[in-house]
Amino acid sequence: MAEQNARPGRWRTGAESKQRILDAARALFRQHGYGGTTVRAVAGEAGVDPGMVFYFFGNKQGLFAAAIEMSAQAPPAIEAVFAGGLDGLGERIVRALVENLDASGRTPLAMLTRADDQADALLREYIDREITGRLAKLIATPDAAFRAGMVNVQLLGLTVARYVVRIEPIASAPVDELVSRFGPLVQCCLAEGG
Amino acid sequence: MAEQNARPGRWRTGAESKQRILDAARALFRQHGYGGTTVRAVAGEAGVDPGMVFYFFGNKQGLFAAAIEMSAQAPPAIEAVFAGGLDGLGERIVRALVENLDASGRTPLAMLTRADDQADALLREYIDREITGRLAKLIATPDAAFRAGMVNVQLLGLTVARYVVRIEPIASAPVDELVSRFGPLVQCCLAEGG
DNA sequence: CGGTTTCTTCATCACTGATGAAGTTCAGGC
DNA sequence: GCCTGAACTTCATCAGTGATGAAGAAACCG
Repeated sequence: MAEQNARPGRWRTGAESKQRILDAARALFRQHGYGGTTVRAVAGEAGVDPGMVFYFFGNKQGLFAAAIEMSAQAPPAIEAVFAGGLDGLGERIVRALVENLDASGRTPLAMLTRADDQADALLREYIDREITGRLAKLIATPDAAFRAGMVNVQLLGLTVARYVVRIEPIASAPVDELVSRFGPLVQCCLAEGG
Repeated sequence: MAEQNARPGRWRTGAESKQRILDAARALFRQHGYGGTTVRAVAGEAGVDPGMVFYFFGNKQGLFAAAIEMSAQAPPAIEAVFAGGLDGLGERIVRALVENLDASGRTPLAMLTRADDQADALLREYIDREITGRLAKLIATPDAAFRAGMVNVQLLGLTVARYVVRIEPIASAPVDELVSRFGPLVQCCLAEGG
């Protein structure tokens, strides 16, 4: 018999296992959502004992929170969108959102709307920090906060309709059509009317 | 000792138990969402054996679907909103949505965005039947379907932002402000620009 | 009355998230 | 070079979950 190779001990550096778990978690959460993903499945995919997931992340929530940590790749793209100033910002926001989400399947943003109360806090904080804050600075009117909120409604609605509930014809519309339709709408939230 | 009153048998008419279960389910689903509500909790709240829930509704999904059966009180209100014609329809839709949802806490519509893939199908079907269909009839332009989709995005975004993720200042804005802000936006989806 | 349907309970299943003990390896101090 | 404590890994185990199926008790029908 071959030696029993499933015995406890220190095999890899912790960071490596942690990374494997995170990768597996991201893939499974994206594919099956929060409720449809089991810690055991994540562990299996990562080639790791389920207990280890809890050792590193405490509980399923912690794993989820770590898996969707967005601060990594989002900021540069967001920065670029807002750098161009208020002119044509609506189109740029919509294009950035849709292209980014199209490219990565069901992304964190879409996944979050599927989680639970605690995940809401994360999403709320994220939106506040990355979107509302920057928008409020660009809009000069006294109702800047409300206008920023309206933009968030557009973005949230678009995301949920296209990626979560998949309402037609929004779900299968080409990017350009969404941009040309919703861009002006967002722009309108930013400046005109109201 | 009192006689053992927890023995099997036919005690109430089935309809009564079914109703108790449905009431309990609605309350708990609304309060804790889909994942946070257990069949056992529903059964306990209804004073009923967990097995009975499955006897009547097959599985948790079936219970959920039955609990959010919307066809009951929604149609009359919806009918009234659309009866007034295209003029000022935006404001009427927004007002109806927000007032209805404010009155009933987290309603089915808000709960649905928290469920899972199968619940998506219900929501999609509901929106298609109750909203998109009627809208498409009122809008005369060839892009009626897309415009209806845009309205759905508004409604969905508003619902998620105010009731699910609770983004400020949308979450605590008074009804009238939402109506005066989003009404024209919806109206714009219906007719102008694009 | 007997037989059937309808409602109800219970025992039980596989599986889930989670905990804690014990074992194994490694890095640093002596 | 060994020792020690920390980091990492496995395992046994727990309560609770959704779900199934058998069997019992009332109600209904003939």
